[in-house]
Amino acid sequence: MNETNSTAPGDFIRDIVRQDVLKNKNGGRVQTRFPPEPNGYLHIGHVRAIWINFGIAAEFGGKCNLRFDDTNPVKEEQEYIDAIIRDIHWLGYDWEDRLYYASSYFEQMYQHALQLIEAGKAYVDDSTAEQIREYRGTLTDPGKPSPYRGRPVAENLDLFKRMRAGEFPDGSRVLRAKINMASPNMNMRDPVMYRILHASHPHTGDKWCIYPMYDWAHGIEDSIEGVTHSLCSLEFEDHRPLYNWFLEALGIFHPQQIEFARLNFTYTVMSKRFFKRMIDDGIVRGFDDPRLPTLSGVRRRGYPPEALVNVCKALGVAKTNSTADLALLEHCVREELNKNSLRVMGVLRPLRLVIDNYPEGQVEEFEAINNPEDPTAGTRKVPFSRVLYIEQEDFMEEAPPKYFRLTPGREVRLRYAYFVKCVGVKKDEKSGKVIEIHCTYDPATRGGDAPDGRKVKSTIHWVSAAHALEAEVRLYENLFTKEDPVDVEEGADFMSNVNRNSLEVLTSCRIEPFLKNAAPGSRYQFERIGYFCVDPDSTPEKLVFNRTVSLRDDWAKIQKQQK
RNA sequence: UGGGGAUUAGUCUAGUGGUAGGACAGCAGACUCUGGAUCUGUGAGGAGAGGUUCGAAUCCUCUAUCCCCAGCCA
Repeated sequence: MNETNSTAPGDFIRDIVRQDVLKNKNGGRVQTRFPPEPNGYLHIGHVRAIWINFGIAAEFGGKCNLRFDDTNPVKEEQEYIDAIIRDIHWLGYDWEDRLYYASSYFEQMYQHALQLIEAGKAYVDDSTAEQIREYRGTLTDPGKPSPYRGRPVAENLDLFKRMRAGEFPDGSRVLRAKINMASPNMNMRDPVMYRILHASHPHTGDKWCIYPMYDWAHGIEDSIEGVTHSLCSLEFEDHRPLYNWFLEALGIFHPQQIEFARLNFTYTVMSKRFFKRMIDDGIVRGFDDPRLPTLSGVRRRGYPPEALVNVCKALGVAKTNSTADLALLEHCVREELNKNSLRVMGVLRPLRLVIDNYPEGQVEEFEAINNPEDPTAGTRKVPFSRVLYIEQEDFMEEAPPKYFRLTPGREVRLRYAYFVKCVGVKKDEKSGKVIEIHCTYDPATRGGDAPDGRKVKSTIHWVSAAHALEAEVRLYENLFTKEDPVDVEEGADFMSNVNRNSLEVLTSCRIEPFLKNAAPGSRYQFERIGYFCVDPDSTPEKLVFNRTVSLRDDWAKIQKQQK
C-alpha cells in the first residue's frame, strides 16, 4: 500500500521516488534491492542501505529483493551468505521468495557479452594486467588504446568463447568494453568486463571459469529484476556513466542509479580489514564479539534491531560524507530498551550489608514492578532477609557534597523494601577497606514508604545474600580512545588508538533469583545501572551477562564536574 | 595539477526566493521508591568574498576546504 503520508521520513531519494511514482514512471512501480557481496559480515553501517532499500519499497508499495552480488568466487563463501540472511531477518526485513544471486544470471550476462562483441563494442585483450594498467593512463594523462583494441569481431567472438571453454589460463586474457581510452572518467577507459578465474563458486561450482566484473554485472542484474531505483553508496557516482552505457548498449530495461552517503559512527571503524586485525591480534574474540560493530556483535551485545532502524530514521540520508555521534545510537538503544526490557536488581560489585535489628532467619517477599513503562509486564516477588548485598559505590564512608547514597548515620531506602540507616562499618584490618556495613531498619517503612512522611535522598538496589544468584558480567567500552579512530600520527594506523581496556569482566556479581532461567539473548535493565543481555556463554549454573549500554548517569556527571 | 561529489550549531539533518526548524549531545530546572524514565527552559548555525533582488541558506560568479576515482575488488 502507498504510505507516502506526512509521517514518512523525507530525504532526497524518497523525493525522487515520490516524483517518479507521481509521473507514473515504470507504471508507478517501485522495485529496489539490497545487493551485498557475500565476502564478509554485515555491520551497523550496512543498516542504512538495508533500511533505505527495504524501507522505501515498503513505503511506496513496492518490493525489495535480497540479491547476493556473487561475481567473485575467490572472496565469497557460503558462511557469509548464511550470516547475511540471518542478520537481515534479525533486523526485521523480509524478501519473501525473492532471494536472488547474481550468479544465476551468468548465462544471460554471457549472451549479452556476445551481443556487445557482435556490435563491435567489446573486445578480447591479451595484454597482461600490468600492460593494461600502463595503457590506462593516469588521472591527468589520457590512456592509449591496447594493441588488441582493433581485433575483428569474429576473432573476438572466437576468443571469448574459448575463454569460457577454459582454453586459457587465469590472467591471460580479458574481455573489455570498447568505450574511450581518453575519457577523463577512468571507469570509461575500456573497462574490463570478464576475467578468467579457474575458481570454484559457492553456487555455480566449476561451471564457469570466466567471471563478470561489477560494472558489467550490476546493471544487468538490476535490469533482469526490474529494479526501478538502484540505490548505492557515493563511491559509485563515478560508475554511473558506465552503468548507463552498458544498459544503453544492450538496449534492456534501464534502472536509475542513485547514490547516497554511507553511515559512519564516532569511535567506530567498519571494515573487514579492521575486524580481521582485531581478531587476529586477540583484542576481540570473534566476529560476534559484543564490542565489534558487526550485526552479530551488536546483537550479542543486546542492541535491539529496532534501535538500529530508528537511528537510521533519526539521521536521515544525504550525500554529505558524515560521521554520526555514537551517542545518538546509544540514545536509540536506551529508548527501545526502556520501553521493553524487564527491570531487575543486580549488584555488580557486592558489599555485604547486615541489618542488625532484622530477625535472623526471617525472609520476606516484596512485590517489584517489572517495567514501569509497561503495566502489562506485571510484577514479581523479590526475597529479602537480614544479610544483603548492595553496590560498593552506593556506600561512602566520607561522602562528598551531593552524594545522596548510604553513608554513616544516613538513612536511605532499599528499593521496594525498607528504610535503613547505617550504624557502623566493619573494615579489613590490613587494608582498611570497608568489607561490611551495619544498618538498622525501620519496620514501619515496610514496602518503602514512611508513615510519618519523612523522605530519604536516595533509593538503592540490593539482593538478598542467601537468595542471590552468582553471575558474570562483562562490561564493555568503546574499542577506540579517539572519536576519530584514524586520527593518528604519521606512519601509525588505527591500532594506535585502540582502547586496550575495552573489556572488564566481573565474576562475582549477585542478581535476584528471578533471573534463574533467563534465556540467552534476553534483555534486562539492572535498575540504576544499565541494560544487560544474557550471553550465549550463559548456563543455568553460571549466568553471563553483557552490558549493552549503561543508564544515563547524572551522578557520574556531577563527579566529573567535581574533579 | 583530469573527472565526479560535498560544504547549514559540537554531531546529524530540514527548509528549494519571504521570521533558519528538528533530533542527539551540552547546560539549567521540575518531578520521581531507578541520580532511570518523563516534563520545562536554554546557549549554539548556512565555508569565504562578490553579485542579482524590496528580500538569498536557496539564483549567478569567483575562492577555499573535504571526500571519491588510475583492481583482471565490490
